[in-house]
Amino acid sequence: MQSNLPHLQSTFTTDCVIFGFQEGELKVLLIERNEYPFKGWWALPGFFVEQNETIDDAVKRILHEHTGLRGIYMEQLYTFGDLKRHPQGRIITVAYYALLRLDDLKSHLEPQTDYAKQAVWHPLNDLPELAFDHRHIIDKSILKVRRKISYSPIAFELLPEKFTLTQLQQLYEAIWGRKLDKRNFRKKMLNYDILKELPEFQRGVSYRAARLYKLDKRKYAKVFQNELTFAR
Amino acid sequence: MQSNLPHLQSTFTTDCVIFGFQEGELKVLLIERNEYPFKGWWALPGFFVEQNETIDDAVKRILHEHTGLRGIYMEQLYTFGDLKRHPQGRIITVAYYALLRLDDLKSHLEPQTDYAKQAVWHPLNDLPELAFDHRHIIDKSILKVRRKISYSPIAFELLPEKFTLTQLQQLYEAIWGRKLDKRNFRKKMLNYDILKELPEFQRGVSYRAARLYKLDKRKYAKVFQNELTFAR
DNA sequence: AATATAGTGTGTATTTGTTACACTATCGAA
DNA sequence: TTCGATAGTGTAACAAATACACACTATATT
Repeated sequence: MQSNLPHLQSTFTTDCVIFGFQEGELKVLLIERNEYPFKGWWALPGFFVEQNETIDDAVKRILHEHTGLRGIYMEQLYTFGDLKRHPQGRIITVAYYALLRLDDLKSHLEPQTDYAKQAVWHPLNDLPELAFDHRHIIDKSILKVRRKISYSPIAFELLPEKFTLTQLQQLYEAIWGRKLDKRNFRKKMLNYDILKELPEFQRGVSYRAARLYKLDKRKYAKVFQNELTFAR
Repeated sequence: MQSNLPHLQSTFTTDCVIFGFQEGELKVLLIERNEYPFKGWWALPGFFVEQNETIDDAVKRILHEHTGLRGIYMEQLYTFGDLKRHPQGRIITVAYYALLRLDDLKSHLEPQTDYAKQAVWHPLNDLPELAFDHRHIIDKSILKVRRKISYSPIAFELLPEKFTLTQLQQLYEAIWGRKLDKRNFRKKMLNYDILKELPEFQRGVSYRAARLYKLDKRKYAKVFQNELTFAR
């Protein structure tokens, strides 16, 4: 980290905690910074917000630059404005989190910006030291997601279109950090009546293949509107 | 509203939705603006964040300037950054909400800043037309408060130190906008075991005086930490 | 003094949700 | 065919939330 950096005029950035779910654990997409300050450090994808774009648009742009994807579920998390959070002056950042359907194709992403050397998925439970206050931002975002999946079916944003109940349960277990009872979990989820049972099963597994389900979007929308207490 | 205002460079403000509870209804503190744009309109208390203060400090300062009070409960709500939300250019605002113990002394506040002609409590259910996107900000904050009192005992921030169970119930009813069953409400609240029954009763009422309670801060802290599901 | 009003204060039955818990079925690989 | 691994299923006990009716107290009005 350098010390004699230019002092920037008051301005603001956005940073995004991108969550993915793979191999039964939650992952966060981090970039290796290619610019000072914190060159070579791991950090959240983020950048300055342009004059003529909304914050939401800036986040969408940054998500696209780092994942090549559009239409990702995202939500504003919190705005951080400590005086010392950025060595080049008071830079406020509006943090977002995003939930991404991870499959094998998206495991290795090539950032489309020179600002990042590489983008790598890191297990949430084993993160490297991070630039700025990014560790703090991640901690806050996992708390928010943990609460939000209790009253809103956002968890499905992290799963492939067709999924097994075991995958769904593992996802809740990963987000909440505790084991759930299989029978009770299934009973409750099926009772919400927002899943559609498919006439298909897992393939290529060396054990009894599990049935696949997908979200019933009509009923999902209804549950989502009411924002009822959804799971606990 | 004027049209040829100077174009401001990118900068940001903070606006605060200050809730109070009086006569069984929720109120919001609005100021009458004394400056362009929107001179003479009702608006949320708010101002530019200075270079050398955190956002939290700016909100505390603005709260003090408009209420003369310090130590008010407040929390960040959301950051609004639409391109057209301010006629003088792209100004991002970090919105907060605050919960204030209202008593007769605080019913009439004298703002300590020329920027506001007066500060007046308005019933949430009967608001005037507001400047900027402030109506939108209020709508969003009431949704947040409505959800938050379900898992956190923030409601007590709006009550005097000693209160009756009926006052507490009226507050929940005002925030949720629906009637609750008296017996069930009392049973549930007392079961949380965070209230201390006082050997005192209401005075000066023309009906049977109700018992006064206050928060048991030790137990309150415990409940608050766990952020359990608190009421529904 | 009688009456109306408004708020306090208590108990019980019903429904709903939560938890605890163990075995059989199926598939692929060896 | 056997083994290892995971899928899939039901019931009972308990806790929590809800619905519901009536008696008591204090004051104001007539």
